[in-house]
Amino acid sequence: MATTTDSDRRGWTQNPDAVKQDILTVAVSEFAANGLSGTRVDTIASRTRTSKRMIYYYFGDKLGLYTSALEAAYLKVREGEASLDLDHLPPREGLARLVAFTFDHHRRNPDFIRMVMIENIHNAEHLSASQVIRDMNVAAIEKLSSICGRGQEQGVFRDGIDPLRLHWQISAFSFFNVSNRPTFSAIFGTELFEEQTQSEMRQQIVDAILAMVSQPIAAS
Amino acid sequence: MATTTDSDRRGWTQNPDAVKQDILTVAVSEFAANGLSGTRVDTIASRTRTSKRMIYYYFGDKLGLYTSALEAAYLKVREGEASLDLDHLPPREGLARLVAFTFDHHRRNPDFIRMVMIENIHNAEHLSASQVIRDMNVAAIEKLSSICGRGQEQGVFRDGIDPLRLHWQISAFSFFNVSNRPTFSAIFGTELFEEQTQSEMRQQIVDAILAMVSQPIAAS
DNA sequence: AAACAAATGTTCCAGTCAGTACATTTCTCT
DNA sequence: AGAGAAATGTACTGACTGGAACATTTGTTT
Repeated sequence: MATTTDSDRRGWTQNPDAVKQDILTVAVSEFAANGLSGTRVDTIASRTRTSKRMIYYYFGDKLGLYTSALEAAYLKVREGEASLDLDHLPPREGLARLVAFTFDHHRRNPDFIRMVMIENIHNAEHLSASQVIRDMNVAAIEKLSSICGRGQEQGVFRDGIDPLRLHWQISAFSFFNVSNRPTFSAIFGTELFEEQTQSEMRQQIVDAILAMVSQPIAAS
Repeated sequence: MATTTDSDRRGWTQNPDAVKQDILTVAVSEFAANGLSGTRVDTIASRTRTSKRMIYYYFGDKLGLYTSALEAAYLKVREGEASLDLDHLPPREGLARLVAFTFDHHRRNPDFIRMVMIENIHNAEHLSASQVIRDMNVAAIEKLSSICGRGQEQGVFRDGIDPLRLHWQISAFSFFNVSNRPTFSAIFGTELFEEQTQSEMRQQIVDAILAMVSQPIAAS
């Protein structure tokens, strides 16, 4: 009964969800690697256990697939963030933990970063169409807001911190570190991206962010 | 003698350099807008005062044109930076000026930013091939090195500052601010990018960078 | 002025690729 | 069991697009 010569084609079993997931996984990887117009539907299909036919069956057209891939990439990353529970930590440590985590998490998810880069090249027009993604992100900021609130209550953070700006700053470092690594290495060499250096930079960034939210030292 | 009906075609005057420049300007704009594979050579040609024929004549193929466009984009931006003379300022002010300038300069040159984003998507493989670009950038860091050196001599900066890391940090803020604006606005709205807010953020970044290079306050 | 080189105009093609047509198989419901 | 729906296989096409072929004009040099 297991005499399938080469591919398990005859008398196959259907599994629509697995097929969709298979396509999506490959799609994220391909779109992240080659961009929207650089990606070939045929290439995606060939890396799949299914066929081009099914891509069009489930996702309509290339853009539909791209949009779904974008959502899948966001979903995966935001899920990873959800595991982080900071409410039991004092504000400064919580924030430090969050920044360090974000830095590492971005490094671990280069495909996500690349999808966002590509979306930015396209002026976020596909992302704008996705309510799902907006919701996820707004939720992501609430974690930060909560820390800020507690920090201000306890007087360890200065007043007037805007969680959105803080998020922007944390993202700037963490994102740029991955997104611009190729050009940066090409120009200045790879030292900045060696494990040891990255680790130091992460600490530097944590410190910088903490300094920004701290009560200002009396000006000199 | 000026009876050209519609286009000045008959008895035209040659001007190779102008033609090349014309093509390059359009090419930067198109590649920045659409990426490498998203850009159509025919579209570039149509926006030019010349023809597709000349693109291939001068630049060989699409990749050759892209590489030249990339160099042109870098050249233009680095030229803009060259106008900045900071040697007559005390280190802290010089650095503050440099950071603020970089922030603004990136905002003024979105096409350059987009070209770099695109290069990063392509893992900087075309940039790596261009010695010209490497040279320009290494030169750009020397300005920063000089400020750091003076600051450390005078004791207003802490020891062990790495100009490259500093450059990385300044770039991270300034670059991200432009590169990720579309997705950021799409998700969180446009408040961060209004003139007033941008101005405040620039100041915040200047302060953050200055804090990073300053003599550490005795730890609490 | 003639001969050669540089620059440009016009037209077409061959490969690529998103998307479709048509046929078949598996699943579900009664 | 059988009928309708869902899922999948196979082969094809029409438009797009990078690039080339071929012809002509302008500039330069002696």
